[in-house]
Amino acid sequence: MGRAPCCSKVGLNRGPWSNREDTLLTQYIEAHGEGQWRSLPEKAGLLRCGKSCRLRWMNYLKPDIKRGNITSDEDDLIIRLHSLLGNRWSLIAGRLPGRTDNEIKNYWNTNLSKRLISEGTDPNTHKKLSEPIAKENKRRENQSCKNRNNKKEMVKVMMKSKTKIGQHVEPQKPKVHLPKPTRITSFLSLPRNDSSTSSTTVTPASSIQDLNGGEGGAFGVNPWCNNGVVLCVGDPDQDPINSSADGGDDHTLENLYEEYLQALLTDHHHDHQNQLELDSFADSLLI
DNA sequence: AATTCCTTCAACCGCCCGTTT
DNA sequence: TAAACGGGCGGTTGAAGGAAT
Repeated sequence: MGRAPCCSKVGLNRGPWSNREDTLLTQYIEAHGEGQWRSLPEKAGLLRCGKSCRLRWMNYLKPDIKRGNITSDEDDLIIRLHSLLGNRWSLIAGRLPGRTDNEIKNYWNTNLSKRLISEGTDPNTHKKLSEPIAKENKRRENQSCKNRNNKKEMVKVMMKSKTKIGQHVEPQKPKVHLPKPTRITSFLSLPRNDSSTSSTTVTPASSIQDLNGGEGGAFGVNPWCNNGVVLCVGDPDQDPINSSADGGDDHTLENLYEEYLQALLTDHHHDHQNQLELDSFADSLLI
């Protein structure tokens, strides 16, 4: 089945938004609310594609959006979430109030991934780079520190080592079963865990949305689950990630994070049977 | 001062999924 | 049941601006 483009794109504006366009869009949404993106441009008097309007609103005009000045706490949280969720930027952004998926994605690509590499960590797997590569990075890093193009050189080193990662480290990558991507809306039907795990607790979608301040920031999957054991319940006080982000009990996050990683590592070393169970668990998150 | 190179990030694109008809 | 619609997501692009030469 084919799918018609979201708009004809003929005679529509593209590229950077003007102040006037921003004003029109903001005024319209303030008056009529979000949604109906396809018909919004015409009603608002904009010569823009509906998707473009949505993107502009979500990533830039929305009143509660924080811009820039990502704190070291947020850095840390992004890295941890990325290690659990991978490139699911919308899910990660959902745990960082006021941050957008686009901003986090850009920030990751331009800053954090490079930083991890410079620290000898593979940004894709979040595991230590193999010895030769780490050494090579270190050597080049030291070299580059000697000249005045420090920053520039470092990035070059990082980019080079990134290639090497793909070539040489990838095969050693342990199989970690992160939940597969799924839509936020499907979260409502997520609670379909294996009945054999009687201790299983399920976080209702509404609770998770509440944890995110009620703003489209729910996990589409619950990253605190492993093998049917849910590490997070629908109690905001128990939310390990938010409690950390808000300067709460960081030890809770640490503990749960460690527990989660430990569970993954343990499963990795288990036999084929456990592997299958893990697979089926991951699949169950999709339905 | 002019040119080249590099980095950043807003915006676009294609695809996917859930809902509606 | 199939088709169409609406919305959302992640990957990619390219213009702008800053740094280096």
